[in-house]
Amino acid sequence: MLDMGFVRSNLALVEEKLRARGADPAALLGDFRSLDQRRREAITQAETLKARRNELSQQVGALKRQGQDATALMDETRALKDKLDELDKTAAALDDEMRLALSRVPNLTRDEVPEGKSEADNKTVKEWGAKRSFDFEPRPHWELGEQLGILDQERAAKLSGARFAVYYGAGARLERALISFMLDLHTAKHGYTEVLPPFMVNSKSLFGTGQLPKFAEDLFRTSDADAEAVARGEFKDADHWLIPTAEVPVTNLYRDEILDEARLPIAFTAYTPCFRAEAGAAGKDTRGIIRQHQFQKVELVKFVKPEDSEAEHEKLTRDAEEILEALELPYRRVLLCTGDTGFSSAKTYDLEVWLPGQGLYREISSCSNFEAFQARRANIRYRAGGAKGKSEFVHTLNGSGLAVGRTWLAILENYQQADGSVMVPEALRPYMGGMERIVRQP
RNA sequence: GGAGGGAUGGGUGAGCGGUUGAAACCGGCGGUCUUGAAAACCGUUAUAGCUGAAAGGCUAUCGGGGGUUCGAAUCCCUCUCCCUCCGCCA
Repeated sequence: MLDMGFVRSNLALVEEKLRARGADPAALLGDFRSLDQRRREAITQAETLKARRNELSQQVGALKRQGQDATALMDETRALKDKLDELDKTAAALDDEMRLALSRVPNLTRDEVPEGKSEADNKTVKEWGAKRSFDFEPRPHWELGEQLGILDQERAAKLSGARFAVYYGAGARLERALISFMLDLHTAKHGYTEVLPPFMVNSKSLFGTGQLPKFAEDLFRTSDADAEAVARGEFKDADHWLIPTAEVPVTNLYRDEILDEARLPIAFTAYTPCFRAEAGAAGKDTRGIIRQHQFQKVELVKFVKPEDSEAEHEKLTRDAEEILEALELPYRRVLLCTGDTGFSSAKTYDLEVWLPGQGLYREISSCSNFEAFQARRANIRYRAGGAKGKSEFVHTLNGSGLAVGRTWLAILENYQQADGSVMVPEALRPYMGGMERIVRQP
């Protein structure tokens, strides 16, 4: 969420930044100036009357203590009541309207983010690794997986419908090995603390990271979650939604807390399954396991001081890249343009892995700096310089380190052999019980 | 699921419906003293909104929401969470 005072005094800049995203400032902010003014007027009116009421009530108390008659004052105060109720209601309604409007406004992108409309305008800032050359036609992972007997999409569809997968034998083991490998590297080498959060969260948490209220249709919810209430801006602390990413529970760990400056930066890594409705993606990526309703991911989350967030963003992105490098998977780093940057993010790098079976790069990690956008929504602050310092919003960051399912399929496509077997990357062999090659399962 | 108890500032913890935004203690910060430190003593120490050039003023906040009342941390209803006991259970 943007700061109301900031929007008020930088309206032109905010509108320009929203246009750069391809958003319509008028639709998002409406008549911000008018709403802002009406809100403040209503608050001032209501509060003036409240001050009068409080003053009279105190006088009533003083008279009563002296044993004198106070009915005249009591009548006067009672007469204020209807007017006060009305003013209070108006003020509260306008305040709610303002908050809901602001909660639907995306973050402002940083100045170095290239302007553009779609992923076509993203900027490749780095390429790593040599693409393997094959003396045969490399095949896509869905063919390799099915023929090796480690991937079963047909039975998954029977169990759960489209966009689910069943893994067997070395395939299941490979997924588990990747999770352990990633967590071990991030904790031992990059200094992250492993955390295992709940896989269901309440709507308040989803508001905190920015998925609600705007993106409810992308989420799976349970029977106690009320989508209509959420649309009205009511967020409960006792309903249940499936997490679309570990970013949600992990970032919300410190919701409504004030952190000690000395504790920053805080770095967490978490393995969780992720659940996404993929509502707007009908018919997209239907082959293979690129786009699933459930996939596994190892996530990186950081809480940092504002002045450190840019450097921490670079570091976090490097931490994700090192997984790809350790697995010797060619990739490129892409700086997302304004139009492709996510709702809550000020700046995002995507890491795209090379998939020779399909002859294209695919996103395998997305590393974002949210600056204070999430911290303001989730009320995550830190206090600088002991008790004297004023509390300030932290900056939050996160990135995939990595999407496990996509790493799995990248290994199949990059390490495939002419006979359809798949070599196990060296770094992964200890996690696979020493297995060097995945061959057809019985 | 049943019965009971609880939720107060950074922490512990008081609080007859009426100068209680809130005692006291701890912690933090500033100071006195000291060569320095400790101790002792003194002072200070919440958040947000509205208003104001500023100083300041006003409003709200004692888990969330609603109600009673001239007036609510205090009374009533409701929700959430925590604790104890019982039941069920991986």
